[in-house]
Amino acid sequence: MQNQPLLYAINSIINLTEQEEVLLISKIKKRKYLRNQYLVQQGDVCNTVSLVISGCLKTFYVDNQGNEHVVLFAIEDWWSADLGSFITQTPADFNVQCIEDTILFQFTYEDLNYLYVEIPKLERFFRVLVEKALVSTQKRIIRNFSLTAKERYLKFREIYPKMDQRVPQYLIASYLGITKEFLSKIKSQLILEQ
Amino acid sequence: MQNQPLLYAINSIINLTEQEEVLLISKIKKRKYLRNQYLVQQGDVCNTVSLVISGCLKTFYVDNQGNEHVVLFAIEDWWSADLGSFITQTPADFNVQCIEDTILFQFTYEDLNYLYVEIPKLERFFRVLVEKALVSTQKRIIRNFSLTAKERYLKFREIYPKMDQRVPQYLIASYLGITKEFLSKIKSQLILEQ
DNA sequence: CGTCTATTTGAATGTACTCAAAAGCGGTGG
DNA sequence: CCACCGCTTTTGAGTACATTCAAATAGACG
Repeated sequence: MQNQPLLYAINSIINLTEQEEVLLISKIKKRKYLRNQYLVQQGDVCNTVSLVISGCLKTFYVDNQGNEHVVLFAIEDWWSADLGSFITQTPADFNVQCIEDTILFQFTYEDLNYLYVEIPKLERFFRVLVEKALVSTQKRIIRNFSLTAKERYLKFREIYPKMDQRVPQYLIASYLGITKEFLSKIKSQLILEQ
Repeated sequence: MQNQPLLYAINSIINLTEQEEVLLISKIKKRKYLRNQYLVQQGDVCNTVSLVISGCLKTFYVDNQGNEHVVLFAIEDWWSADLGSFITQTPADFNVQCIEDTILFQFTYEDLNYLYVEIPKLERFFRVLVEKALVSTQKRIIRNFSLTAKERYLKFREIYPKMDQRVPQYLIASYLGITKEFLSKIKSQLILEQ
C-alpha cells in the first residue's frame, strides 16, 4: 500500500492504532510535482507541510539584489515547508521548488491542526521532526562560521554524499553561501591537490 | 507564586488542568546560576532543558582553532539547551554559559519524558517552542548569507534592542560571525555616518 | 592607583566576490 | 549526424570585505 513508507516513519516514533492510521491516511494528500514546479512562493501563505517520498526540493530565499540563497535541500524522508509562514499563516519568506520530479505527502494547515486534536500523539511526531531540523540547522550555522568555503564544501560532500552528483553545482554553491564561480575554483584546486 | 511566569507562558499555548499544573510544578527545578557558570559544557551530556526567567545565557561552540562562536543568546522567556545532545543523550557540541546572574526553570531529560507521557499536551508546548526556534534559526542563516557584516549588525540591534547594551561587544561580534576588531570598525564607521 | 579585561586603531594580508569571456554539455531540429 | 541553442561550469583579472597581528587606549573593579 502506497502510504506505507510514511506510516513506517511515523510508527517508528509513535504507535498509531488502526483507527488513527485510517484517519491520518484520509487527510494525507499525495501529490506529484514536476521539476521546476513551486510548492511555495515568497509572499504566498504556505498552507501545507510536505514529506518527500521521492525526488528533491530546494527551499530558497531571494534577497534584495535578486540573489538566491538555498536554505535547505529536502530529499527522500525529509520534509519541507516555509515553517514560519505555515505556523503563523502569514506570507512566506522562502520559496520551495522541485529540482527533480517529486512525489510528496502533504498535510494542509487545517487538516494538521485537526489531526493534532484527534491524534495528540502526532504532536510528538512533529516535535521530533522539528527538533531534528533545528539541530541540523544549528550545526549548519556553526559550519558556516568556523569553516572556510573549501572545508564547508568537503563537509557537504561528507554529509550529503549523493547530493553532489544530483544537484547542479550553482545550487550547492548557494547552499554553501559562496558564488558558483568560487565553488568551481575550489573544485579545480581540490583536483590539483590529489 | 513563583512559578507563575512559566505557567502563563505554557497556558498561553495549552490549557493545563489544576492537577496537571501541580504535577508539572513538582518536576520543575528552579535554579540560580551566577555569571560565568556553565549549564552545559562541550563533551558532557546535556541533561536539562532550561527556561530563562531572568538573566542571560550564551550558547557557543569552540572550534579547532579555539575560537568561540556564539550560536544564540537566551534572555527572559527564551529557552536553552544543547538540543542535539539532549534529545539523543550524547555528548554536547555546544557550551551553555551564563553571561549574567540567571534564574532558570529546568526540566531533566527523564522528567520531561515522563511529563510528555503524563501530560501529552506538553508535547504541543515544546513543539511550538522548537518550531519558533527553528524559524528564527533559519532566518539567521539567511541574514548571514545575504547581508554584509554592517547590515547584520544593524539588523541585530533592530531584533534585539536591549542586547547591544547588555552583552559585551566581542560576544556580539561572535554572534554575527565577525571579529571583535571588525565590529569595532563598523561601529566607528556608523558614528561617522550620522 | 594599578591591574585586568574590553575596545579601538592601523597596516598588511587573505578569502571570496564581481564582471567578462570562454569552454563544456545536453537536447532539439534540420 | 551535425549545428545550434540554452544553460552550466570554468578561467582570469581586478576588487572588496573582512581578518590577522600588533600596539594603543579606555573602562571596570578592587
